[in-house]
Amino acid sequence: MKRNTWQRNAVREALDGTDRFVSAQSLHSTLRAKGSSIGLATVYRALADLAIEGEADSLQSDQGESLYRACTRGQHHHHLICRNCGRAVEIEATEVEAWAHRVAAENGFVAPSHVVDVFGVCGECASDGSAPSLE
Amino acid sequence: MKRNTWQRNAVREALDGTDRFVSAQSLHSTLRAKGSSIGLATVYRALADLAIEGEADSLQSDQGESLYRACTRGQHHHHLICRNCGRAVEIEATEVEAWAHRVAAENGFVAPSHVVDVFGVCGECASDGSAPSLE
DNA sequence: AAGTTATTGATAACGAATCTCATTACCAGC
DNA sequence: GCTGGTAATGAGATTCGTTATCAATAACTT
Repeated sequence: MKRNTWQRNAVREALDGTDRFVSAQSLHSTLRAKGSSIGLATVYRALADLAIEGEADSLQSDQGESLYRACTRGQHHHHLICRNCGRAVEIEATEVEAWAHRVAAENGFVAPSHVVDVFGVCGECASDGSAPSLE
Repeated sequence: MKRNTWQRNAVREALDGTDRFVSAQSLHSTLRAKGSSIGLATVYRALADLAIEGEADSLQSDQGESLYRACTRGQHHHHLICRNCGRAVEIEATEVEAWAHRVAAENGFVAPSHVVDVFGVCGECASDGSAPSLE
């Protein structure tokens, strides 16, 4: 049975408090910096659980690091992510879904799924010349 | 200046000999199994170079492993990949390119790029109940 | 309150990828 | 064909993200 611990809540709240994709490591050090005594392994476990339960979205950075973000809507969606700061916007991709299914079927592939992410530099990062915090 | 070594050629030929996405590690052990004495680090270096030069495409597996495949066409394209065996088909995605650019612009993001991959189970893998070789 | 057992967290272990550096061998110029 | 310089190699060490281990803890049920 699933138990309700302050650690899991802390991770959930930390995720809910930002619109950015963050790594388990950075989330852990943020919490520790705030005085929490949460362990790194627990953060990894909590994030994995949240992702399974659909409360968090995850994607892989260019460097192969797993990044997580609070999932605000129930239905399937994709993201437009700032390469510089990690800020992300949830986006619809109805046309792309349809295209993916069609392409799979045309080539005799079954059980299609897809990875669709759009990256760019957000307006805020584009205007100031700040150093990359993500990457 | 760039030199032409039998090691680089071996990696290039091994990639050209398959239509599948393979990892550096598996490509290395394949070559070793054939009697080659090529080193693992060299395989990593050769694959990275091929990817930079546009002779190979790369993507990240679910497990964060980098996979490579010979690139047969010069222009930008995407892939339909078999989750089971790694076999891949190059696909056009003109509509997707346009969609990605539009979505980025609508949200004030500049310098857009995108990651678009379609996964599925190819006809061959769907018919026989073989164990997954990729994953 | 007591017992059960999921959860935690420090640390070890793992695996992919990169770095180090002495050795090798490609190749341009003679 | 030699030869010198220097890019490339490869065994092993190292880095770094992530997962496994396992004794201690704490969240639920009764």
